[in-house]
Amino acid sequence: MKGTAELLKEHQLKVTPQRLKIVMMLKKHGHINIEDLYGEMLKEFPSVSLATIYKNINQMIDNGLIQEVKLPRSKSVYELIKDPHLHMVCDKCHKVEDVVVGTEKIIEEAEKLSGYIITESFITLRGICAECQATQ
Amino acid sequence: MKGTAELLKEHQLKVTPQRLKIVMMLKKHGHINIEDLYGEMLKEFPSVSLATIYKNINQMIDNGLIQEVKLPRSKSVYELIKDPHLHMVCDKCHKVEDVVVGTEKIIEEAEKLSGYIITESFITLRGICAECQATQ
DNA sequence: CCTTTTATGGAAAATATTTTTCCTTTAATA
DNA sequence: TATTAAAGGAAAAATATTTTCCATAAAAGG
Repeated sequence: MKGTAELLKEHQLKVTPQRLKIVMMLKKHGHINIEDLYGEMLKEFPSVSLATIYKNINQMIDNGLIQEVKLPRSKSVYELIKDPHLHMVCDKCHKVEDVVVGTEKIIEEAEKLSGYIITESFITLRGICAECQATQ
Repeated sequence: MKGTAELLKEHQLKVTPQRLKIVMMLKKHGHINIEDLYGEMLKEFPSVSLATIYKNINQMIDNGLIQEVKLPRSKSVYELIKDPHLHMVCDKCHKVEDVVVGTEKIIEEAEKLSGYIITESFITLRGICAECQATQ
């Protein structure tokens, strides 16, 4: 996995302790919402401000390092930008997972039917994850 | 198209002038955000409150009449619940359109890969609509 | 290294969004 | 109609996000 400081530099973001922590949290959790991110940050930076969280998240989005994932029935989470994938949300344990699925066919069909030129797709699936099915 | 008052009654919602207007707006526009809906409502009900808009939207969601559509880079819109479909958002004119595309294959593949039992899918595609391609 | 430049972090205030409360009015129904 | 339960609106409260301002820290050049 790429160095955290390098990631920031590649995206024209100054390397600061707060930003390093944010990116490390994203790497660790994969998906995290503002509230949880703030909670984690407070552990290491007891005086960190929510404004810092918001400002950094927005800059990281603007600079193409991360993206917001809007989820049905819950708060947005943020993730490092990587290869295209879709999101699975478990209705029981509320975890969010990535799945890499070919989306070419559905996009092709949608382009044909709508006349749009499609540049990006956002796919989220709700359901019950394997673990929660077992713990039923 | 089904009568507006009937739609409300079928979903256990009292028929009020404000609710009729909300549903008529949804029928007319297909997709509308809170701000625009409030603006439209004000034309007919100059003293309508944003609280009324929010309370009604939430009740309509709870009663299965409408659903929220969370969109990338913009505010959520609301729509009457109908057959499954995906959403196309134009990056130029920002309109939102429905497209009915078979999603079985992608869902089946995601279930296989993830082990989830999927109950619902949310698909939004960004791009440029046919009209905006022409007006280029 | 040390200095200069520029951006960042944090506190507080401002703004925006959504929900709740409380009371009057209205819709449903008998 | 009279009764009951729910809805609408005003205002306040709660929540979420952004902005401002200034001291501080990171980057870059000497």
